[in-house]
Amino acid sequence: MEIYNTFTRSKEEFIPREQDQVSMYVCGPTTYNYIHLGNARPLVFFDTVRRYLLYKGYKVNYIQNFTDVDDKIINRAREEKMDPLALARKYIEEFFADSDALNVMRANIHPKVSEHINEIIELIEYLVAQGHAYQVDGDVYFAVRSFADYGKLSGRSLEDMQAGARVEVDLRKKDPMDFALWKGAKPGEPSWQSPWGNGRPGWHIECSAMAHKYLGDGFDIHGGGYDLIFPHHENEIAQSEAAGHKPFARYWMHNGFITINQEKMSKSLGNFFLVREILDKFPPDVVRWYLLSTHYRSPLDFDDEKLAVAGKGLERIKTAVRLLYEAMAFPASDGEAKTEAKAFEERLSSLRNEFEKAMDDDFNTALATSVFFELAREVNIFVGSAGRISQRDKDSMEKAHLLIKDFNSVLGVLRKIKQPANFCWRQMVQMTS
RNA sequence: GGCGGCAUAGCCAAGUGGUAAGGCAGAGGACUGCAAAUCCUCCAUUCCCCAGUUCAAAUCUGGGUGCCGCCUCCA
Repeated sequence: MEIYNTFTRSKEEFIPREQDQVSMYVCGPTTYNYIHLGNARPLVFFDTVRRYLLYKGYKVNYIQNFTDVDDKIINRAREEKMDPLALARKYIEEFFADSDALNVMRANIHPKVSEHINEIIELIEYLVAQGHAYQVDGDVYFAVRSFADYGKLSGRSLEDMQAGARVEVDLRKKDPMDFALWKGAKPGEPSWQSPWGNGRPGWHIECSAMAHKYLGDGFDIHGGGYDLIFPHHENEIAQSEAAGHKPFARYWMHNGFITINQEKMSKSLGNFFLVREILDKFPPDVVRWYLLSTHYRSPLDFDDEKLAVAGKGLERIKTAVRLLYEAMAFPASDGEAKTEAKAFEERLSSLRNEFEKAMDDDFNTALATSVFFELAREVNIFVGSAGRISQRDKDSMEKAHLLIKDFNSVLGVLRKIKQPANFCWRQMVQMTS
């Protein structure tokens, strides 16, 4: 199995840290609003990665955090006259409502910043002690110059970044690129006691602290959107590796963006669609199928028509499954197997190979979905071919059924495959004639 | 200014050296009381343009053009 590693910018053979177990950390949302489609892509994609690893027989330890302490939460809470942590809790629940709808498995652990303040403080203290961080007033900054490898993930040097720096320079910092590990409390903000006075963690430090706590050093896969490569993941590496947790993560995976008219969907551009708005118009399995219909590193353009097309495609799969169920529900007759049975079964196993080959190649879900279409066609042909259905034919159908279930255990698009409730009389006649 | 990505049929989209998957739409046919569904056939001599490497390139190299992203919170 090969994974494209952002760190080396190439596909690499995937060799987990432990033979039978894979450790994954996927950056979760800052919970100050309902999630939008752009948030849903990594959710669904990395869920599919996890499902495929499970399919391959690995145990997967999957961690996804919630950033529940953050400027945006504080601002939003102020607007709504709510307690920031209560607001964050509310949107965590709403997050689960959406992700459950999209058939995303819950992480093994969903750590929250607010519940890991001690771990964060310990990590910062260590960085300060090692000379990688320094205190200014009530704040603590990471000294990027103290970490020689700074920029190694995003492929840029500190010098490159100086040139285009658009940030206003905080003169208290030793280097303009130094970033906050700890922010001194301002009135009315949630804060915790620390060696540097009351305050709260900066954005990046949480992932370093929580990933280390739950997965240890050198865990297997760290995932998130492309826009997290810099500065978020770059900073995570700096913090963790400067603290001796080296390497921090081994495979870095980043998904491409959802676009609207070819432009990035983002909160700052205001061109985003909430998952629940979309779910008002389209079934969740269609949204999931649509998200998986393009390779995860490519941009994926969104509009209603594209979802409608995805819906038609998924319908084709579902029809095949329904026809298979109907045939399997039909009483077996005595006699020989269909002459096609053997070829059908051979075809099934080659389709399984194709599916695995696609997924083994950096999780090529687009190719995998096309294999699902081919499976649908084979099923339709076999089920529709003339002749009685013998017990032997039913065995073949059971094999197809198993393959469908396996594909679906990875793609997660057939939440509930309809049983043959509205059994079609004509097909029954046709199949017996 | 620095760094990176993408460009494949009407649309979506796989495909990193061996002669263009799959889906949607469209055309014809089979089946069907009609329809739906399903099946069969057709639908890119060609992969943005130019040059080069090679027996062979959508795939590699160089040069263009166009679009997008990161460098600031963002999945």
